[in-house]
Amino acid sequence: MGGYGDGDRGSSNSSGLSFRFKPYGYGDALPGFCTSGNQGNDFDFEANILLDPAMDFQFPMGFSEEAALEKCTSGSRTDVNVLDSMIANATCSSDSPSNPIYVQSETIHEENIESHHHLLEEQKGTLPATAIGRTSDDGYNWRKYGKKLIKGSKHPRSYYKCNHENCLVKKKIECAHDGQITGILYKGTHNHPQPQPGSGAPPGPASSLYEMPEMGEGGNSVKVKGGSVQKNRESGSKDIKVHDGKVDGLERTSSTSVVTELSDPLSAAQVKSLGTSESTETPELSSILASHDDGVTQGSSFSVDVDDESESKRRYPV
DNA sequence: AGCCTTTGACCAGCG
DNA sequence: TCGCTGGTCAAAGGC
Repeated sequence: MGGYGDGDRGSSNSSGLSFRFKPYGYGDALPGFCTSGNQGNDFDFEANILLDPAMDFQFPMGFSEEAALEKCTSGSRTDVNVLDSMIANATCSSDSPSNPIYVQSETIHEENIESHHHLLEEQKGTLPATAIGRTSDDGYNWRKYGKKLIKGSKHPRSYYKCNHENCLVKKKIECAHDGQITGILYKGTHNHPQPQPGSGAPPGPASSLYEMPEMGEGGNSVKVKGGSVQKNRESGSKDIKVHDGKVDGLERTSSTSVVTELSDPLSAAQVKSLGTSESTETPELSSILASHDDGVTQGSSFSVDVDDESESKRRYPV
């Protein structure tokens, strides 16, 4: 590619990696994501992961959720939809093509929240550490079908599709040149169960996290590694609430936070979020937040600050 | 031999 | 209406 990000990789300094995810307007509606792409069953939801530079977020090697939580809590950011969790090893494509780290978020109804919590807890407890399987961090098989350098973004965005025959789920991952994932967007929901470990997909945490029998109907359950995501779909408003750490729009857990936006009018669509495989164990990047407050990241734009250090501290799956 | 990744080009949507 | 950006498809190469 010439023009894309490749060149960037080498030249960009990690020191100032601030990338902005501004493709869609969080506050309003996602133009592209919403309705269209799915073929009926799926609704589109997006999960954006970003690191906010503004936040004094540092990703220490031993970054643990707790630690993250503390940090989060201390920083009081309101208006932020955060999803915590996910991003485990932030290694991007080049290294692990099939294992893009991603975060999955789904829309959930408040009713399901409880369930989410439940799941979360379970997940937390069962999160294997190795999560990342070959197939995918979430347990699904993804195929990379495109890569593009987004304007305004220092990092190229990779497009992945679920390998499943009938599954139209797609996800976009932005990775920094150092391999850190700066943003992840999920579109659609899997209409099939995750590949079983024995099938080739590692049962890793990802799988555990994402076990969704089927999302199909009405069940908006969100499972996030460590947290559940709740979306508020009020008149068009899309607020995501993370319950894991307890983010109700204001607090973020810490690590990579993922923001998912559902633009699907189908509100009923269920969403499922998956945590990354690593979940708690791999604290790599984790902090994402969409802060609306300053207007800086108005929902749509996220700033991510990736430190090289974090990268070096980052541990790769394997 | 098969599958996946990478790259370039094309198309669509939005400003 | 034109331009720009994002997203997707298709082809080729590599593993």
